[in-house]
Amino acid sequence: MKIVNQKVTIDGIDKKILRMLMEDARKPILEIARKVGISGAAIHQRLRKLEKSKLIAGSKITINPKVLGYSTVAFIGVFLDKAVSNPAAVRQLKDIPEVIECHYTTGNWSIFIKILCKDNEHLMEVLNKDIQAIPGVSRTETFISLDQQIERQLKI
Amino acid sequence: MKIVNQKVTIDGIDKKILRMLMEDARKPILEIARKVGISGAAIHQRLRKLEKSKLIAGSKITINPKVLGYSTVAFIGVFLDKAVSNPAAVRQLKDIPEVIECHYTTGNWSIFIKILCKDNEHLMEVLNKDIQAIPGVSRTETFISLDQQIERQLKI
DNA sequence: ACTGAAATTATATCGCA
DNA sequence: TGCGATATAATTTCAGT
Repeated sequence: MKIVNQKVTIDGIDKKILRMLMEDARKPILEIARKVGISGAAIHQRLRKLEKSKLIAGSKITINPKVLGYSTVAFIGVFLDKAVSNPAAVRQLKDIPEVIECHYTTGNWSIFIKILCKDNEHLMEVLNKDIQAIPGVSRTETFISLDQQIERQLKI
Repeated sequence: MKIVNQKVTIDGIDKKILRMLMEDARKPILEIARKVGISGAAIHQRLRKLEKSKLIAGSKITINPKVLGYSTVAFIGVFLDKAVSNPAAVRQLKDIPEVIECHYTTGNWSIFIKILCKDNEHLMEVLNKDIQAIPGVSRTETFISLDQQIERQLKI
């Protein structure tokens, strides 16, 4: 991962623009312009600056997985044998579509992952068939998310 | 949290539309139309259907926190005293801007949170000053993310 | 469900304050 | 940085298949 080390200064107007687009990435520039009280051209200019600085990394629509029957989120701490290279394990994890996050972490686990499944049965299948099948995975510890109460980005 | 129990069927064209917008929420409808080979009006119609079904929950720009000096992500398992109501603790957590996710989970911890800080010093401050100050928090277990290898949404 | 056409809005890029 | 003006492009709606 590249280290970002740019000096970026954002003012109150930038913050307002960012906050609006963090709520709705498709909000028209002109609507933002009306709300913050400068011209569309100026908003456009600032957005280009924010993109160039990489503070704005991109945009995505948010999918509600429950609508497609995916309602089980779980966190899994993965113990890896010392002999196994972590990157090799990560490569295998990338091939499991249910794995939606993967971190190297401090502490007992080598790798910490978040997975999204239809239900508990599906979760068990992924755990037993896919995760445990990865060479070097000795043990896992699973925590099911019963309910997510907070979900947000950096406070701008 | 409301239970979503709608019968939603999406076809290959819907999938293509969704995949494109999951990569770039601002991709013009007409560009999508050209890529999938149907008219802009038809894409528009499908998008309205997908929004109405709540499969598309919204959109956001993605902020790169590192650009603003936030480079430490940590996961924290929180032990709560039995006497304390979890929702009360969550209410307090909502007031800590560094807390970007919060889940009720099975297992040892009552609550599991993800936090975003500038550095380890900042993390320690949030842990000691903010999290530990919440009534009922008896103990925490912290795992720092050394590097995130996977970050994605449901595979459509 | 999709289309093309038309009306309305938005985006992007100027040169200038 | 910001502005207004302008050209290009996108969105949205609708009647018709």
